[in-house]
Amino acid sequence: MRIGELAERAGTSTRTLRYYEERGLLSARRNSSGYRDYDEDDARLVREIRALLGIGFDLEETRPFVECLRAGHDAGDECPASVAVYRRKLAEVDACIDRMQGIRAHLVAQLDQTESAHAAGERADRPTTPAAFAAATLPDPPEPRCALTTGPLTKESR
Amino acid sequence: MRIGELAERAGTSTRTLRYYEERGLLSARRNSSGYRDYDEDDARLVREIRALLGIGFDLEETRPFVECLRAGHDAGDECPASVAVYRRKLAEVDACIDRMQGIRAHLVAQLDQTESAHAAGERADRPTTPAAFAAATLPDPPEPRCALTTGPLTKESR
DNA sequence: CCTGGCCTTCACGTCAACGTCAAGGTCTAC
DNA sequence: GTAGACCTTGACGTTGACGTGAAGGCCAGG
Repeated sequence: MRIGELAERAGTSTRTLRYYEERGLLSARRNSSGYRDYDEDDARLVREIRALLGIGFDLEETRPFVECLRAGHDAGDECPASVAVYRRKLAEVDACIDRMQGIRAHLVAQLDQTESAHAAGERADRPTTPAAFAAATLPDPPEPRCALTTGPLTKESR
Repeated sequence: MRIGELAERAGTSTRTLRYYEERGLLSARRNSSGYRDYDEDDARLVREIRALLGIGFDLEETRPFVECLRAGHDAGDECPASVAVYRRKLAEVDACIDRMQGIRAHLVAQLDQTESAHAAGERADRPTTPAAFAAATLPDPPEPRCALTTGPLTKESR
């Protein structure tokens, strides 16, 4: 199949597939007229990449999975390198959840405060400014902090 | 005080402060030689911005807080616009936590699976590929998804 | 033969929140 | 008077994962 069909079937764009090739994650035979030619294995590979991106992996992190599949394994996570990435990601996600929950608590506290200020006569105690509170309550989480942004956009989700 | 001192006291850089001014979040008198001149209120303002960025707000979202402070309020979140941002952020954070927990569960499941495959004779059932699993378990969370990346770096944290 | 729809390779644009020069003015200390 | 530490504006660089043209080749249908 040609690049357009693969893109459509993977719910992405041709540009994206060329980009993956550029990054060494995907490769393609060429037909007589120089067009890229893909097969079902390539489709699986792209779906794997997209799925991993979708749960917050970055492109480089999908590489072990891709190589695992290309090495002939049935699943991209059958190789130790992939499992290692899983573990790293799990730690990251746990850290992120902790951080989010801290922030959530902070937001709720601030909202409670302004709310009770309105309920009472505009003069509930304001023990801390939001800035001071944030600084005190969230003491600079370590290095990587959170990530996991908008994820890959499928062709339909635009 | 001049820009360097304010930057140091806010744990950030002069470039950052000029950037905030460029974005209309900060303003400065000028002394006789054209240098920016800040006072304590400006320092508070910058600390507020930094604190909010630190908990995942983007710059635009800090604007209501800044304007609230500049309007003479004791705290940046005393104004309805700020509270609205709090509420939006809380919803975002909640959505993000949900998503993270879904991803966490997915990762744990995958890890359990490869682990038990190793424990048994390399042939535990593999009901789904990771890609298929991800697609099925995480059915395309709505629009904004997660964010809340590395947050602002204080001058010391580098 | 021509139109339209694929495909090809460059190569620059995007977004946020700044970092990092560069070229030059100002002020303080010695 | 000059070194050094500050300040000024301007403008380009960074990062990831692509988007968006431009200029042109290939091929099927009418």
